[in-house]
Amino acid sequence: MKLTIDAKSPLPVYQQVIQAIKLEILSGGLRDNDPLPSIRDLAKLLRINPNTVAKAYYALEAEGFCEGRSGSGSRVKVPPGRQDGLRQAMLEGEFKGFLEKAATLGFSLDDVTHLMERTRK
Amino acid sequence: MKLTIDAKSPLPVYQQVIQAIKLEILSGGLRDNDPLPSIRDLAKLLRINPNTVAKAYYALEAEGFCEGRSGSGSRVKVPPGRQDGLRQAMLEGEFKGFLEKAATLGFSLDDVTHLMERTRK
DNA sequence: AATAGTGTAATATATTTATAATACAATGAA
DNA sequence: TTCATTGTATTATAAATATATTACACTATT
Repeated sequence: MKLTIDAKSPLPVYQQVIQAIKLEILSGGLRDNDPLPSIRDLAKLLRINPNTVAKAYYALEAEGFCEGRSGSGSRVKVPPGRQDGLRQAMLEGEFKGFLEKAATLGFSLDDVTHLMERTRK
Repeated sequence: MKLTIDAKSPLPVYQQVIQAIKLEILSGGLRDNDPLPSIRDLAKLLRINPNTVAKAYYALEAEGFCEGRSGSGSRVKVPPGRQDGLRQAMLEGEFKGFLEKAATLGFSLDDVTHLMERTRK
């Protein structure tokens, strides 16, 4: 499971953890009922405080993406049928956001297309 | 000058102000020596505290994007020759970020291309 | 000169974010 | 049962973020 924390990011650390795990779930890298790393393990891995990880897990749980049990651990909770729809929606949302930013910068859809073509070479 | 604040965004308000003004400068909507809105005016417009706007302006000044004078106001400070290069770099940076996220989600460059083609119709 | 508006600065308060250090009940395996 | 690990919870402290309020020197205009 790929996950890195950017201390210089304007995004709060626990938000970065939330986003990274969400991405991993939507990508299918983490499936329904898969175990998440323990709070203490992930904190040690990322070199951040366990409380910060717990806060992220708590938020993910509030959104229905996982569930934690005291003696056991935390497990991914996603209706398997929904995963791919969420994945597609996430892609389109990110793409829309990018296009809006490009438009704000004064770039046309053609400009973006050309950038894409250049990238493919 | 288009500028809105999303209170629900995980990004701090003053960071949102910084990003929005940077975008406006790089797009060419704000050119070298153009006046920025006064701190109090922008605060009233965005319904946030003047101190928060001042913090954003201070950060922009530290990055060399503007300059403030006491009795006068704040003005954009960008070497005119650099603007378009920065604009292009911003576009490519955003695109790269989007592609990375798409890759993490398990989408190929072909998938993104198809999404683009679908968008153009 | 007077005045309104400017950036800048300082103080105070509250909330959010992050860390540190414990504690405890629940779980699962030895 | 014993024991290590788990999520959860609490308390404390610090830093960052945001607001509120006030003050001051500077600028441009009247």
